[in-house]
Amino acid sequence: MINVLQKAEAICKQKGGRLTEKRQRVLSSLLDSETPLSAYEVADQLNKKSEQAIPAMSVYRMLDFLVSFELVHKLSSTNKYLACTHIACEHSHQVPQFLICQKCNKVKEIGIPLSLVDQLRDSVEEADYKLVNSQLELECICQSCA
Amino acid sequence: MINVLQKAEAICKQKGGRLTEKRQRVLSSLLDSETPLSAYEVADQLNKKSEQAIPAMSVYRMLDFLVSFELVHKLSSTNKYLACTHIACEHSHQVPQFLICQKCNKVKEIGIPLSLVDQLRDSVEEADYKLVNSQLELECICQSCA
DNA sequence: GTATTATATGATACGATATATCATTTTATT
DNA sequence: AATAAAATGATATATCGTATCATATAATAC
Repeated sequence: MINVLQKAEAICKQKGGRLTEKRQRVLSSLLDSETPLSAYEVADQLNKKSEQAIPAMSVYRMLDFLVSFELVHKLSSTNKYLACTHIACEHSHQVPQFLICQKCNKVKEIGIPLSLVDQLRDSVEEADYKLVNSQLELECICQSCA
Repeated sequence: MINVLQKAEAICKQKGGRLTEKRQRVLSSLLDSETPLSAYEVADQLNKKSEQAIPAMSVYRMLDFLVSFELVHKLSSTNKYLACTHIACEHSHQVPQFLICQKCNKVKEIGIPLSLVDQLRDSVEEADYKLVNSQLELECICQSCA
């Protein structure tokens, strides 16, 4: 886990941003969580441990920062946030897809085959639209809930 | 348009529901709209014409009803509602996919090829999840905005 | 090191969104 | 007409999210 945070800090530095202590705490709280959290839930988490409370409005900004540096993903279907599972990976990141368990809310981040994305793009273009984001959020049931 | 409402009423009756006058007005307001509307926006629409105001909380329930009878779809990414474009069609309905223009918010409802859905399902199962809903909401740009 | 600037965070207010609950009205059934 | 079921209205409340201004912290220049 420490490695992840170190890698995260390196990524920030490289892209010209700063992983401050509070941003780090927000990220950690997501890394610790089994399920995606809303901004307010992150705030509650942090205020529970309460080394020092962080107001929810600040959490929003910190989450925005983390998203813009691709350390955190935002699920638009649920408006919740989850840490990228590939922070410590070396390979370049493709657009993630998310499998969201409807029962336990656990989320698995996968990369679907590129050919599938291409087919999707084709299908969209047949309808005279242009795909601008291939992040998919799929309603699923995980194995342990099934 | 009148045909659509008549067909909608028939669908309700067949499934054991009632398309009341107010539910019909909610549906009409979505049919008239170029873009998906939130519950509050529907309420505003109706209260503007104001034959008789309908409180937003009631609109929520009417939308829920219309969704459960598949006359209306809910976009979970934006929490907005749009009338099903296939109400008056005869063919049995498959799960819809939505192309959402990020600029003008217009939405096109399409059916992507079944083979693609199957591949998606396979990909999900490789990750030990089970796909329970293949409704996709894709961020796009429409032709006139491109 | 201090002053200046830029960035990050705190605090407050507000509006939009959504659910729950109970009261009232309307419709269906007998 | 009486009763039960369904639909709608009304209210309160919780949640979510943005905007704005003030304050604090870090980076930079001098």
